[in-house]
Amino acid sequence: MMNRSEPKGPFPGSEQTETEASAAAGLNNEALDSILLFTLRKTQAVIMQDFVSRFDALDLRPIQLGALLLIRSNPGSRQSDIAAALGIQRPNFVTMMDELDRRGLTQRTTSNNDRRSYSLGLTPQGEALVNRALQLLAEHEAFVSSRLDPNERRQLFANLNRIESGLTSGGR
Amino acid sequence: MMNRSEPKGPFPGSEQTETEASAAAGLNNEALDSILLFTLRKTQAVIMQDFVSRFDALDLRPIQLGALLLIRSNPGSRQSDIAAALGIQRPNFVTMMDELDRRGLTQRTTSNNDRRSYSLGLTPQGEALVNRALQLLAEHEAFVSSRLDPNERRQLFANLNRIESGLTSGGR
DNA sequence: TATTGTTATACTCTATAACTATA
DNA sequence: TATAGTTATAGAGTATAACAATA
Repeated sequence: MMNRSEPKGPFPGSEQTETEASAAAGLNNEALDSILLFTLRKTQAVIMQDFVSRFDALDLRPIQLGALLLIRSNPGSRQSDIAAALGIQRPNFVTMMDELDRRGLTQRTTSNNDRRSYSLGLTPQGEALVNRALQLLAEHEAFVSSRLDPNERRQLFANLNRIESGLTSGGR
Repeated sequence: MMNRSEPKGPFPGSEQTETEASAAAGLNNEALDSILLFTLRKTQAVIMQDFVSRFDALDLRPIQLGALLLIRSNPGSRQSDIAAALGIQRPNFVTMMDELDRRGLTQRTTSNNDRRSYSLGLTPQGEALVNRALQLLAEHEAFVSSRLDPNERRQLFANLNRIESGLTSGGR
């Protein structure tokens, strides 16, 4: 098993795999490659690229698909709840819902209990689109993870979730 | 060793740790939590929050610090090279350099070989700022990684780099 | 009083086309 | 012709304040 060297950067864990971008111009990237935020940025960028190119056909951006999936799994939720779960501001989610509504993918029905809020749901067309999206999503996810074995993939999710829950609960 | 359950989501690796955001409103997040892009988004968001609050004192955003670090490690580089290494467009990097210059942190000296391009460098004030920043950065990185042992941290970087280099070289 | 959805708005980030000066 | 830096610009993404309706 090659390609797994010892850490060299200022912080432990920065295997100097020589990132593509850095290798390109032959720049020394140690300082950045040992910082999680920068490494996440780069990884996210390439994943995003694959996502966007795959979902171009369905005219769905990541956050839109995220909303549709959340609404599907949580029918009857309020806009505030979905927005919070997506990590976006309520005002910005309104605009998004306007468009999903306009495209006939979602429904806002006024709640019976609390007439201030909506009960969100997918229309049949929304369901149909999500079903097509799930196929694409599986392909995307498989492609993105193709260099990881199942165990490595599990490790990756576990480590990311550990960081996230640590910083969220802990505050600072 | 608790808190490490078996995968339940549609894709392997999605340990249902019940993310903070999802747990908040009690939403079912399986569909999103098993997608790397969404998990990366959330993790990056909390890390970014910590970064921004720490570097507020130095008035440095992540990308600005990234530029300063790259220039320091690669003095004499051209703007195009640094921009490419940062993963941002050349026009946008110009604006950034304008501000770093204005703040007296960087220098653009016209190259001798090729009079179209600049040789970038840090001013003494830039060096001083970066030195202070490195201290903060170490604290940030330690805090962010505090829930990971050195080996888990190494795994995390290795897995992220594997994905990135896989998608970059492979194309699609 | 507090909350839901909304409007307006502003600021950052990102991407592209087109110019200039050099090569 | 091609490249480095630049300008202008447009589109996303993100954040906040303030309002109406409802609780």
